[in-house]
Amino acid sequence: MAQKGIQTKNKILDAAKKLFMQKGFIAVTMSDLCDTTGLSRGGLYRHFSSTKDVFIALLTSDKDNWEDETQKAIEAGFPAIKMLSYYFEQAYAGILEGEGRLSLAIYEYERSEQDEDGFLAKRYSYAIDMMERLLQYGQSRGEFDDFDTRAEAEHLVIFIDGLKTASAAIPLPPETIKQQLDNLLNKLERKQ
Amino acid sequence: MAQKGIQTKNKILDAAKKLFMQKGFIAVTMSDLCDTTGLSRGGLYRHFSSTKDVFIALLTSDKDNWEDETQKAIEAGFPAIKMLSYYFEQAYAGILEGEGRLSLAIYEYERSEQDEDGFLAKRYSYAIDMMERLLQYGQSRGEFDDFDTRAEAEHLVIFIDGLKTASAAIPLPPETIKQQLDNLLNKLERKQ
Amino acid sequence: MAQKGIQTKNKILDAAKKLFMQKGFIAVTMSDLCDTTGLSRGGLYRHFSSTKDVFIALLTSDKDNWEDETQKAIEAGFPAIKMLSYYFEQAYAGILEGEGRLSLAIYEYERSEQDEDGFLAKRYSYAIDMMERLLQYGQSRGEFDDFDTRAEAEHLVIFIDGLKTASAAIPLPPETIKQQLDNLLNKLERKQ
Amino acid sequence: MAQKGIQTKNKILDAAKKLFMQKGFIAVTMSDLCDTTGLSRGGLYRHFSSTKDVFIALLTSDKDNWEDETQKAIEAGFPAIKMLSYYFEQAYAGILEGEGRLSLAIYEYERSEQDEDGFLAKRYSYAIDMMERLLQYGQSRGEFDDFDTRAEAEHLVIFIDGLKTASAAIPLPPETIKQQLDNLLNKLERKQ
DNA sequence: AATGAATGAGCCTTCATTCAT
DNA sequence: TATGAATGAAGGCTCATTCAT
Repeated sequence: MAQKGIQTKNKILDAAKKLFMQKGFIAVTMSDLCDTTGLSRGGLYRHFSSTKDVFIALLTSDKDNWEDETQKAIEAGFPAIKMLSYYFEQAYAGILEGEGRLSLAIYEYERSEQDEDGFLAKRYSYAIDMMERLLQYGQSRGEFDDFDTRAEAEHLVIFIDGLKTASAAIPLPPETIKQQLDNLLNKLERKQ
Repeated sequence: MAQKGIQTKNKILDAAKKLFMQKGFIAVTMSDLCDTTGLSRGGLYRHFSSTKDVFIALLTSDKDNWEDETQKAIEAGFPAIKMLSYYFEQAYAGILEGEGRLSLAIYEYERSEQDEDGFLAKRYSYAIDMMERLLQYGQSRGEFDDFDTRAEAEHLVIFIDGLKTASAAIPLPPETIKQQLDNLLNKLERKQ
Repeated sequence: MAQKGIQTKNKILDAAKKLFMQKGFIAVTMSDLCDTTGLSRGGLYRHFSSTKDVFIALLTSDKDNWEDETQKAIEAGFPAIKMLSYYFEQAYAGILEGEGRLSLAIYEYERSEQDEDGFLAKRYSYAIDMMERLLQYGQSRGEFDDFDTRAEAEHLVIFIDGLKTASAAIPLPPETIKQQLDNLLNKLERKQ
Repeated sequence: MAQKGIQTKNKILDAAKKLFMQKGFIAVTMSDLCDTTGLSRGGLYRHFSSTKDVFIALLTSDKDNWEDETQKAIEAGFPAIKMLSYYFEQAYAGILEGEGRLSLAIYEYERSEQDEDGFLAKRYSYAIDMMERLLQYGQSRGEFDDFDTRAEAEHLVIFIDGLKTASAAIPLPPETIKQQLDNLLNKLERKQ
């Protein structure tokens, strides 16, 4: 029964996520995973043969499909401002949950495994592309002013990421975070 | 003559900076330092007793005294817009030089040495405080609009840091960076 | 039906022979056997409980019954020179097929399992005894000169084994091997 | 003082030789070397980074310079029969000392590290070449009959190696070995 | 101040082997 | 019979750190 194998794999991934958020990528050892999952070394290795393996599985499984949802919402003619607002709420929640810690782990990962997949680069460009599409859509509906959508998309994505990352190391007060995100939204909305 | 000791120490710090920028904090070993400085184990240990030691010395020596300069410039009645512009130029140069890589090393460091000094938090709060003071000064001189200086200072510092960090992993084109920084400046300037 | 069990057993032995010839005794793992036979751990263990088990089964099954044939041929009054010639042909074929590789595996086996059965010693003494009998038979028929049959038998067996072993590691040209074997035969034949 | 390092290195090589003769190549572990030398893991690794490393160092240091000596003796006009006799005595001593065990270790080594240096092949071809030269020299001096020197050289070298190898696993009585070697010599000498 | 040999802890990885299914 | 998940021991390797010189 492959069922059991899958369960174990998920157990490992769960434990791994916590660990990577706590300690980053490099500092997590196979031993840590054994300890937190209760598996023996051999048992662990049956499923993953390195922390890198686990990490990739984690990132790959961890699809946030904001992109898909946004695309559909655009097609459905949803107000851009609502969608953006939702995006910011999600970002807010993610920040509080410590998503930035995982980002830092990815930075470490990419540094230690050069050449590799460029998870971050992909992530960034996807996010920026999608954000630009959303801003253009908002402009086309007259919800937003007539700014440079590319530059603004870059600004938003980088800033929010900076917020996540900063929060990973510095306990920014939630209100500060909230306020920053609100300001972003306000600046985009058509004045008048 | 302690002279020679100081020279050696500086040689080590130089090598260390490169290494930490290349590999982050955790991945740098005393062996690496031996190799790049040409010192033996014993020789290295005479000066620093761990990579942590070296790292702290590096961060501590590495004072950029923008704060002092700014304080003085304010007292001298210098135009705020010029000072900000200079700050952005410095930031631009720093990003291209890969300063973000060092930031990431600091993130790693703080994560691995919990309890510790909170370099990042201090850095952030210093930077934000100083930036706020500068913005207030600019407002008082009528150079800037009448925005919330605290929030704006936070926004600027976090965004620029995000830009640095992102650039450490993703090859953002210099023009993009330039444009982003220019936009920031423009938004602050009094629109007539 | 034990039929299936026997089939599986033979499948394993076939795979094992290839493996042992390729990698020697020690380097072959139960995993290797799983991989090459397509069996699972459990399936394999049902038939053999260690590589040693498999190896012994292999050696034990692998009876070349030259001894029996020779005995019969002697009783039937066959010319000794023909029999020897046939023996050399077999040896030649064996060398080309890499039989020496299996010999080396046996050396490894015996070394790693001290105490044990002395396959090699038995093999040698059987081979030498049989060879001596054959030489005596040849002498009694006047086909061979009047040499010391024991010493000559030892010489032949050891040399041919040396040839096998050497060929396992060094690509001796087939003609060289052929020539060496031919010379042996010639030296035995009665001159005149 | 590099003196100490060299001492330790030699200590390791000595221990290694015994171990490789006892257990072959594959079965020797770095742990074994630690145990028999009394070094810690780290200490051992300072000098050799794998058993392969040690093994190669051993084989490379272990120059038997029969070749050189023979060459000089030829130039000095020494009787071929004496030189050959000396060679056989050496072989005899080597066999009793268990040199064959080391040969088997080399077989293992070459099998496990494919592609590599071909120690055995080199050894063989050197030995055969030198032996042929010696036989030609003996013929030119009228000490030997007029046989095919190449084939005879091959025969001698392979047989003696076979004897070594066989002795590694089978306790051949010393007299048997002696007799075999004596016979070889006798067959070469000019029958009046 | 500096060298480099040595220690020992800790992580990585591979297997033989067992066991529930 | 056969599967494949899991265990635990063994061996490989790397480092921070110490120390005699």
